[in-house]
Formats: sequence, C-alpha cells, structure tokens
Amino acid sequence: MASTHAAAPGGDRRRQRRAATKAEILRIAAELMAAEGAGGLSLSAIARRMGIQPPSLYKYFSSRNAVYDALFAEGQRAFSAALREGAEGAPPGLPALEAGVTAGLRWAVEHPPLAQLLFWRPVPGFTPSAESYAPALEAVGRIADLVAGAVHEGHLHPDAATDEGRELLGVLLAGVVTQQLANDPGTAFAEGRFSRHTPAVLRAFRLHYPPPAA
Amino acid sequence: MASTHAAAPGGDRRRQRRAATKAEILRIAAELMAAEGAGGLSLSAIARRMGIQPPSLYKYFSSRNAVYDALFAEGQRAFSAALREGAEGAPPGLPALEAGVTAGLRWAVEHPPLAQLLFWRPVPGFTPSAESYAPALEAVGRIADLVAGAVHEGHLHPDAATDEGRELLGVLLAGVVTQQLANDPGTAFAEGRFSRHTPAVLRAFRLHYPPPAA
DNA sequence: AGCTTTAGCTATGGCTATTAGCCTTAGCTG
DNA sequence: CAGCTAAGGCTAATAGCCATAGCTAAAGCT
Repeated sequence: MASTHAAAPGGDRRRQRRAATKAEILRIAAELMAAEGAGGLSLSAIARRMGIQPPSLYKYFSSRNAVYDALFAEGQRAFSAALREGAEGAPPGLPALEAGVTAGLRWAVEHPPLAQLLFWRPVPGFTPSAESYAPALEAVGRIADLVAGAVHEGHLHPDAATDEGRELLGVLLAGVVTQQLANDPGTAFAEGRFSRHTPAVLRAFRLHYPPPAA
Repeated sequence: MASTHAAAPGGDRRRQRRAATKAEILRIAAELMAAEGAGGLSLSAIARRMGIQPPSLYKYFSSRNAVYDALFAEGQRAFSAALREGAEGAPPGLPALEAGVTAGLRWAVEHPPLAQLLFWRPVPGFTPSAESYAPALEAVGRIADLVAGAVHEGHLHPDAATDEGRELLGVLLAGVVTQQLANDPGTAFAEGRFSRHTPAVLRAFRLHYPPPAA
C-alpha cells in the first residue's frame, strides 16, 4: 500500500481529483455543444448535468470563455495529433501528406463541436488565448512540413510549398469541414455528402501543383 | 397630389412605414453582427440604437430568430443576385461560371455577418425557415446552371456537372469564405489572405475537370 | 491532531428574450 | 370630416443566463 503514494510530492490526491473534475466539465461541455451547436454552451446546463450549482464551476474555470479556451486547446491538440498519426503510417512525401490531411479531416468531421471552434468563430465574445492558439500554429506547421516533404520527394511542384500553396490547401480543408458540418452534420466521414469527396479535393490540389517534369 | 395615393387600395401609408422600420431593424442588426459576430445579436442592443424599448421590436418580428430568418433570406437573395450579376457580364461557359462565382465570393467577403449566417450555423437555436431557405436552393441551382453551361460549351469535362462536381465546387467556395472570415476578417476581397487565391481555386477546379480532348 | 485549502453552497446584481396588458395617436373609412 | 380601428409605442413581470461575494464544512496535507 505504501507504494501507491510513492511518487507524489505535494497535494497529489487533491490535484488528481481536481483534474478529473475539470475533465468531466469539458466532456459534458462538448456533449452539450454537440446538441446545441458550439455557440450554445451554457454553464448552467453543465452544472445541472453534474448535479452542482452553477457558481461552483468557477472554482475550476474562471469564466465561460475559459471553458471555451480549454476546449479550443484540446481540439487543437487532438487535430494536430490526428494529422501526425495519419501521416506516420504512410510513406513519406505525397502519401504522408494525403494520409495526414485525410486523418485530420476525419477527426474534424467526427468531432463537430470542437471542429466548429477551430474552424469558425461561433462564439461572440471569445477569441482563443495565446497559449491555446499555440497548438494551432503547430498544426499549421505540421501541414507545411508535410507539403514540404512532398515537394522534397518530387511529388509536388515547389510552388506548393509557398504561401499560396499552403493557403490553398487550408482553403480546401476548411471547405470540406465547413460544408460537411453546416449542411450534412451527423453523417460519418466516409459517407458525408462533402467529406466523401476528400480524395477528389486532394486530387485537385495535386493537379494544381504537378511535379516538375522528371 | 391625388396621384400620390392612386395605386393604394388599403393601408398604404402604414404599410410603407412598417416596411421601413423593419428594414431599419435589419440594417442595425447587420451592423451589430458585424461588430459582435453573427451569433452575438441582441434585441436589446437593437432597441437601444433605435431609441425604443426591447418589447416594441416584437411588433415587427415575432422573435430573435425571426430577425435571423429575415437576415438569412436577405443574404441568400443578395448572394444569388451577386452570382447572377457577375455571370451576366461575361461570355457564356467557363468565363460566366468563374465570373459568377468570383462575384459571389466577393459579396460574401464584403458582407461577413450575412455570409456567416449563410455558410456556417453560428446561432444555437436557429435554423432557417423553408421560405428563407428557398433562395438558397435557387443559388445552388444557379451555380449548377453555370457549371452545366461551361460543360455545354466544352470548357469543362461532363463530370463537372455531376453531384461530385457541384459538391466539390461548393467545398471550394465555402473554403475561401470560411478561411477568409475566420482568419483574416476585415480585409478586402482582392487583398484577403485567402480570398486573393480565388483564381487559383478556380484553376484547381478547372484542372480537375479538364475539357474532353477536342 | 490540527490546520489549510478546497469545493461546495446561497444570495445578489445585471444582463438577456419573451409575454401580457395598457394607452395614445396615426390614419383609414364611411 | 368625424369616428373608429389598429398600429406602435410603453411598463411590468417572468424566467433564464453569467458572474461575483462571502459563508461553511469537510477533505486531506503536514
């Protein structure tokens, strides 16, 4: 038994419990957003679900926007992870780019409330904090790296690795997510009226930046 | 003088005044949305601006969502008109398609709050009514016609006029609007970090559906 | 065992949308 | 032109929201 508390310097039990509660709040928040839309999050509703009074939530998050901020950060991390994991399983170059991007899109379609938070500006008073935005830059950098990799492998024209190329790819990704979430929500990635065209979208990008004549 | 009321059967003056007030409400609503984001519309704020009490607004709109609905309808009509007017000035076929689409995108970027209402789902409890949605279908049909025209002129592969082609084009348009409004708002269409790539986006679509070898 | 911190509570304030009901007057109609 | 109708404003009130202040009990660290 003594072994169970071996690695804890100060305030371990409390810290753990606190982290668990925060996680529960975010989990419920995401559920409510799924039902009401990203902008429809209500602290009162979260509290009701948890069986506590609304002001008690302020022990964990300093405001409603702080909850949004935490969700934004979580979403960015998950999106970035999806990109990475998708790309890892594929050969370097274009396959890695396409696998990563596809995995990212799949994640977005499967997590509508978080994706709305990342891709849209659905909450009036809320803009992500600098810390929460950091993973967003990481995701952007990751995509840039994948594009650069495809160019390096000779799979895409070098222009793909310019601002134009990266921004164009961003437009394509945002387009798939936006159309799918706004006009055909609740459908799985593979069947989604828009997300199912992900391969066609990638093909368009490829055709726009064909590899230099070998 | 008699001529001024000639063509009015019943309640003309009142009807006119009422219409003007409704229009003023919508105009102010759009202004407020521009400042706060589409989801941040407040009837109280509208009333304050007009110098009346909030409940008085209910004489003109039955609810906050009814205001959104009217704005949605107005936006769809304006977007559809932009498409039409853009296409009219260009030769039929691909030029008309690209001119129409470009004009539509320009309109969207220049009218952020209405565009958000059309392309995203930024308001929790609101879904457009059937009547307000009708012009949306008209806009979709208009784009479909333009695509069909370009195919008919031999400027695009017939596959462009399939569901995939139309949906792909929708993805591209939504992508430009989404990225521009979410990540570089307030910049003009020509300079927008994403909207300036509209020609590249259209080129990608063209390359994806090259005309049959003549 | 004692003390500190945590995590809950209630009460309160100020905002919101919405409903009900009143009242004045603009302006239509006989 | 006189009278009536209804349009368009108002106040009051309900129910919900976020947020702050301050209290209390117990959890758990030392």
